[in-house]
Amino acid sequence: MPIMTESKMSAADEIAKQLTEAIHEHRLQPGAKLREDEICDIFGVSRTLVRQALRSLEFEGLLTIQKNRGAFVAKPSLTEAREVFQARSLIEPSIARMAAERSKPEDIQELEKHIKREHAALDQGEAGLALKLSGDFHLKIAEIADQETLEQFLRQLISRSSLVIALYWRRRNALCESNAHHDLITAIGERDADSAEEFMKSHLLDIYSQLDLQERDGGFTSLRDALRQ
Amino acid sequence: MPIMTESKMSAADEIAKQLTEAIHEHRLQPGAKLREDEICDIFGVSRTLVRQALRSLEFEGLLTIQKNRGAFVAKPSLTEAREVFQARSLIEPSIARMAAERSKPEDIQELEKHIKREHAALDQGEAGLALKLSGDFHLKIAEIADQETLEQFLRQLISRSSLVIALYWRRRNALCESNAHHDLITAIGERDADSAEEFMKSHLLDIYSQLDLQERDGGFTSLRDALRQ
DNA sequence: TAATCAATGATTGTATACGATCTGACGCGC
DNA sequence: GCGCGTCAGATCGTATACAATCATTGATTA
Repeated sequence: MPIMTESKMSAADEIAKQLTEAIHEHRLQPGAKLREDEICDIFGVSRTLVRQALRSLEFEGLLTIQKNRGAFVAKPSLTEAREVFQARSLIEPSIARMAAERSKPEDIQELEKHIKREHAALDQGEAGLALKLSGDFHLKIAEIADQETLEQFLRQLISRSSLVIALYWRRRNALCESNAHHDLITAIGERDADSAEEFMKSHLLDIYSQLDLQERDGGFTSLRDALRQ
Repeated sequence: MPIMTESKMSAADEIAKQLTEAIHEHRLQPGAKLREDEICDIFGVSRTLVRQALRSLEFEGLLTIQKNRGAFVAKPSLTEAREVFQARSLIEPSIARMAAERSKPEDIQELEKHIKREHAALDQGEAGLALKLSGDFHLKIAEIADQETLEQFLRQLISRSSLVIALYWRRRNALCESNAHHDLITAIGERDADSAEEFMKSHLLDIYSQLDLQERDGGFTSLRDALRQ
């Protein structure tokens, strides 16, 4: 999504937002096809706007658009999955550090309110929602760090992480049962930059280690995919 | 630009590419207005494609699109300028390290060929071209590091750097006369990861220090801009 | 004279229409 | 029965048309 400092979101951005949420919450699985006409009917707009929305999701890495074939929810490769988490491991600890240095009391309250919603979603078995909220938590930390540029990049990385988790998560239940987020809040609240950085680093490693990123034999779903390029 | 693994660039992407180049080479200054009809005439296509291209440049942070007013080459604020270089300082040293660890002899030849073109452009007084090539040099290192995700992000950062330099560079001549790029090639060629990381870090600091990022009194070009928001 | 308002032209936002390409099924020949 | 070519329907890419919004000019009035 572009940096929407002004000009209320246009209709296209609203569509993009809703599609993004659906993907984040795993209501749309990787590989799912998104037909333009169908989306037009759902939102009651013309293809012009739908196509804008789809293109913007392509930029965010959520969709793959194939010429004359249509838009599909992206299926990150093993390599891309690793890259996403390598990139997060590179920038998020620094973000956590900056957040700790700049946090205000009301920020901490926000974070705690957020973590409660996460737990509520988990308790009610809404795994998709919980996953999305978990991603939002990381973004909130970036907001506190007050680094819009990095925040925007992190948004993309978290989007893709959602796809990676949909594809490569070992145990679909047992999601984020750890109290990593709670530890992070504490460190940030106490303005303990070193701990915040360290907690974030280990939190990401923890998630990464729960992914099944082993090379698989011919994991191609179709000959077509196998021969692309 | 989306990751164009397949499907030859569409016409819209071609337009986006050319506009991007023009901005990178400072043929289009920050704040310049890009009227849709004008671009249509130049490229001989309909507004549909032009609008796609403009939107994609907006995502890359090169343009600002204001509802019902049009597209303008972005003018990064002081804050954004600082953020861009903070972000680069965060990721590029690591990228240089990875490039050093993975470089092959032919990569080094590529880099050296590239640096020659940079010097040639400088010698011929083509400052804009030299600047673009200088950005491409950093991207080539990311290619060698073989990290597509970070490379894509870096592409955006370098795009914005180009705008930052257009706005805040102290001395418009005397660009990159240092031999920082040469030092980087040497370190990467010798697979000396520590040095590569260190050279990149100081190279970025060097550029940053040549920017004039002091707070200025109302540098608004128009009353409208001053009152926005 | 300076300020305000109205109307007009310029420019963008959205929808629709048409042509191109792909997918899948059917039928023909081997 | 199997493979291949061909045709129809579906889907997408691009151009055009119309509606909405904005900016600027010129007239009107205090």
